[in-house]
Amino acid sequence: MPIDMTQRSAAGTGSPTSADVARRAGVSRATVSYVLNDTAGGRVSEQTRQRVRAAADELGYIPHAAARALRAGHSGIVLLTAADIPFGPLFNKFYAELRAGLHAHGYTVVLYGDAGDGNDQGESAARAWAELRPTAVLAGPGGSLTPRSAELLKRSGTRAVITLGGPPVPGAHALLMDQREVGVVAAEHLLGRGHRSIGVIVPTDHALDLFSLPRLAGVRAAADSAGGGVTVARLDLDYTEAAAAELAARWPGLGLTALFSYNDEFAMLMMSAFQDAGLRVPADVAVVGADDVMLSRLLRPRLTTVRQTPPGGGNLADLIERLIQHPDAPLEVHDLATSRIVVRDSG
Amino acid sequence: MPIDMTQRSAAGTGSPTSADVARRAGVSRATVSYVLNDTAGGRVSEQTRQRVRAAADELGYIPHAAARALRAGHSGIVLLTAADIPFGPLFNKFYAELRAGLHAHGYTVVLYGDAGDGNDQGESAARAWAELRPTAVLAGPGGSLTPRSAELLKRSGTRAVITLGGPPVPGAHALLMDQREVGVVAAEHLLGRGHRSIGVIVPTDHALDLFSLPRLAGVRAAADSAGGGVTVARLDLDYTEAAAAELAARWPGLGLTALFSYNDEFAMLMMSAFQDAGLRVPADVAVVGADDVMLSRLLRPRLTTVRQTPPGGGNLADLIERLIQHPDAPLEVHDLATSRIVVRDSG
DNA sequence: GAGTCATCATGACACGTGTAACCAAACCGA
DNA sequence: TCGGTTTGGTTACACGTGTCATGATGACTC
Repeated sequence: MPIDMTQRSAAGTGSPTSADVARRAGVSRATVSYVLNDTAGGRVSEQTRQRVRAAADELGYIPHAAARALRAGHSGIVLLTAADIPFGPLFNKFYAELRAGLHAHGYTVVLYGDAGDGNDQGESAARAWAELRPTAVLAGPGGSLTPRSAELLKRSGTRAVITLGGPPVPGAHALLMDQREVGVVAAEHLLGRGHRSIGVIVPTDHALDLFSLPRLAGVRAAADSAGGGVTVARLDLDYTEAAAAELAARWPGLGLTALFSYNDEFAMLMMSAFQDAGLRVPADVAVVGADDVMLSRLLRPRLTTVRQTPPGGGNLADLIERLIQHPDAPLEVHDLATSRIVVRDSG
Repeated sequence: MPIDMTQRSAAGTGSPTSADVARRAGVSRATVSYVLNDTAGGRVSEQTRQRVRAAADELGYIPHAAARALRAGHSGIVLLTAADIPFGPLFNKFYAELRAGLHAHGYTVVLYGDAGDGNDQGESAARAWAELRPTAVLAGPGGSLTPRSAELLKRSGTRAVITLGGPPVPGAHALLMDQREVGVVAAEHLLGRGHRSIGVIVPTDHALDLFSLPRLAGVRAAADSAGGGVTVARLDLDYTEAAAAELAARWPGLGLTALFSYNDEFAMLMMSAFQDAGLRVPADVAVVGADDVMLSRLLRPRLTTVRQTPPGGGNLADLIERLIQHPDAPLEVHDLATSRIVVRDSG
C-alpha cells in the first residue's frame, strides 16, 4: 500500500481536516461529513460511524467555521452590535440568556463593535457587519443602523435585522424596552399621591437621550391623561455634584413638589444635594428614581424607584428564531420589558 | 457575443461576488482582487483600477469574510471571551479603544461568550472558539481557559493566547490588572496613618474571588513588610444590608481601627451600617474603598479610595500585535494598570 | 437465474477568495 | 533583427466543507 505523498500528513502545520479524519478511519470524506453532522440523507452503518467518531476524537478534529459558512452561504452568526455597550449586571444577564437560547437553536451570538465612522448613513459599519454574512443582526441602541444599512444587510443575505432598545428604524424589526412606560409608571405614582407639579431630570449627556427623552415623554403623557392642572418641568442636568447643588439651590423658586430623576444614580445625586441645601425628602420634595440599583437602598430615606423587568433571554431567542425563519414577514415591534413602581420612602 | 448561461447574473439571489465585479469591469477576477486589496504583486494600470473600483461601487460589492478566512488560513479575528462580564463603564472605554487599536492593525475584535460547559477542562469552550480560527484569543477573567484549552487553540492555528486580568494560565501570555497592587496601596496608606490592625472585606460571592483574594493578599504583603505588630483580619461579607449591620454590630469587639472594604460599593454599604450603629468614620474606624466610582463622592464623609488607571487600549493593541507576530516568543506577563490612592475624608 | 430493491459508501462539484506561475505585447539597447 | 526587460493582465490552483448523483454489493422476489 503506497503512501500518498500528495496528501499532507496529520502532523502538518495546521489543524486536522475532515480529510485527515477520513484517511484515518479508512473512509471517504463524504462519509465523515455525514457521520459528524448526523445527516439524515447519508445512511451509514453503526460500525463505520464509530470508526469515524473515534478517528475524529483521536485527531482532535475541529471543523473550520469559515469553510462551513462558505459552503452553507451563511455563518449561523447572530451579530449583536453596540456603540456604547450598556454593560451592567442587567445587560450581563440578558446577554448570557440570549446566548444560551440561540445556542440551542444552533446560532452563535457574537458581540461586535459599532465603529460608527461618522456620517456615511451607517454604510461603513454595515459593510463591516455584512462581511461576516451574519444570519441576523441585533443592533443595540445608539448605533449606526439606518434604513440604508438595513437594506444593505438584507441584500447581503442577512435574514433578520432587528433593533434592540433604540428607536425603530424603517426596514428593521424592533425590540423595545419601552422607556416611555417607565416615565408613565413614575408619573402615575406621583399623581396618585396628589402631586400636581413634577420636575423631570434629563441628563445633558446625549448618549442617554435614547432613554431619557422617552422617559420624559412618558411623564408628559401620564400628566396629560390625568386631566388639567398638571405641570411638567424639564430639568437638564450634568452628572456632577456642582450642577446638582445649583439645581437644589434654585429648587424652591421652581414651584415643584416632586422630582422624577431619570434613574437612581441621578436620584442619589439630587437627594444628596437636596439634603445639603436643607430640603427634606419627601416632605419638601418627593423623589422617584428608576432601575432599582442596589446602592439606592442604602439611602435614607430609602429611594422609591421604577423597576424594569427584562424578558427572559430564552423567550427572546425563540422570537428571533421565528424572525429568521420568516425573513419576509412584515416588520414587527415587540415590547420586551414590563415596568412597575417599587414604593419606598422618598416619594 | 453569446451570453454565458453558466454564470449567475448579478441580479441573482445573493450578494455580488468578485466575479460579478470582474465581469462588469471586463477584466479577470484576479485583477479585481489585486485592485481591491492594493496588492503589490499585481501590476495594474491606473485606468483599469478605476474601472474595477467603479464596478465594485455600482454593484455594492462586499467581500465574503468566510471565503477570505478560508483562503488565508486565519480569520483576522481577535476573540475576546468573557464568562461573567464584571465590567462597568471602565471596561466600556477599554473595549472601544482596544477595538480601534486592533482595527488599525487590520484585526476585528469580537466579544464571544464563554459557555463554560462544566468540568471538561475548558475543552468544549475552546473548541467553540477554535472553530472561528481566531488569530488571537483574549480570555477574560473567570472563564474556562485552561492549559489544555490553550494548547488546543494553539494547535488549531491561534497565534496568541492571552489571559486578561485573570490568574496566569500555563501556555498563555498574561495581561494583568494587578489586583494585589490595589491591596498594597490601600494598606500602605493606612499603615502610614498609624493603623496597626486592619480589617479586609472579602465578598462571599466567589465570582469576585479573582479580584478580592489578590487584594487581600496585597494587604497582607504590605503588612508583613511593615515589620511586626500589624494584624490583618479577613472579614467575609454578603452584599446585603443585613450582613453589613451584623458586622457593624460586632465591630467594637474585633479590636480593629481600619477597614479596607474590597471596593467602593462595599465601602458605601459598610459606612452606612457603621453610621446606623453609632460608629464615627474615620474617628472610630477608617474606611478605604477601591475603584473610585462617582457615587462614592456623594458620601459624607467622602470616601478615600484606590484608583486603578487602565492602559490605553491603543498601547495594548500594539502589544497584542507584537505577540501575534512572534507566536513562539517566550510567554510574558504584563502588568497593565497602575494603582494609586485618592485621599479624601474617610480614612 | 434475471430483475428489483435496500444498504452503504464514494466521486465530484460548488461556495468566494488570494496569489504564484505564466503569457502576450510593447519597449529597449546593441 | 534579435534577445532581454518591463508592463499589464490571465489561468489555474488551493483553502475545508456539505451534499447530489452515482455506484457497488448483496439479499430478496418472481
